[in-house]
Amino acid sequence: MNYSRQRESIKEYLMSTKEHPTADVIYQHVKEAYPKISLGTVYRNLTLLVDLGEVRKISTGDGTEHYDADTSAHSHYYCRCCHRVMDLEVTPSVDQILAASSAGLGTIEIANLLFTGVCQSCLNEQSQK
Amino acid sequence: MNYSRQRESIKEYLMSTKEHPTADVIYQHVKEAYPKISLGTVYRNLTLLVDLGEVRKISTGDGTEHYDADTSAHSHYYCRCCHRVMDLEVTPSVDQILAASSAGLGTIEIANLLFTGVCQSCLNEQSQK
DNA sequence: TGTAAAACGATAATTATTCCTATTTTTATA
DNA sequence: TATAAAAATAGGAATAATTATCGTTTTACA
Repeated sequence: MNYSRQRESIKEYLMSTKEHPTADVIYQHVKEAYPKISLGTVYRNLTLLVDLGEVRKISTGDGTEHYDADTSAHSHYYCRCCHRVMDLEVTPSVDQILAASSAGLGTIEIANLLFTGVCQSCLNEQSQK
Repeated sequence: MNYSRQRESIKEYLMSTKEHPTADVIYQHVKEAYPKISLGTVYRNLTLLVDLGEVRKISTGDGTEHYDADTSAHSHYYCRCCHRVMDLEVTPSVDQILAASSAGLGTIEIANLLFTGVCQSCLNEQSQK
């Protein structure tokens, strides 16, 4: 993989913000430094960075993906009203968090824990090759 | 809200499966009983059912939403290889689950806990009206 | 510096989802 | 049961997010 200033700029912007921006928001910002950058380049590099593990993709179900350069273990709170994604300290107990919805965050209507990986049956198929 | 056989059929199918199907998969199935049903009807009813809290929407980031009629507290495991979503017992400790990736599930590369609700600043704005 | 591989910009294409409208179904009630 | 208003539908057009294509530009390195 070769260096690219556009990719560097995307990463830099993502590391500088806590806003969990969408591809389009990232595009608008990076455009200030690279006015000719195309949205396709933003998408291509985001996919790359996610695959490299340098960026996390956050799927809220609001119709567009959010991105986060903070790859440390932490969770998120999504407001279905303003569509913002906020950071949460990782809290040990799911039940505790559910009970603690009065902690000043807002209401908690849905708590969803999603694990992503490669399942046993896919691992088996892959090892057969 | 009025009764509709199409909506009933969608709910029935969702309750009968543990596959966490996408709108299109649901459409293909319900079409067997209602050959003239349209995809728009499936989407409209899924949105309705989610808003009523009778169905959960699961966003995996694979480009399309998954749906689940099991609204009991539970988590999911998503295989980025076969794109299937599997049920997980709710486990009290996130760290425990992370450590337990050898439990026969497969690999766990990402664990993301997402809370959805209405945040404090949106609640404040709403109460001003 | 020259060249091959990688990345880019512009834009077309694709896919998931929502919107629109005339028609049909449902429900309440006479 | 007939009827009329409200709600839902089918079909298709429209939209929005994302991916693919392809000729041009950058990057790496001999």
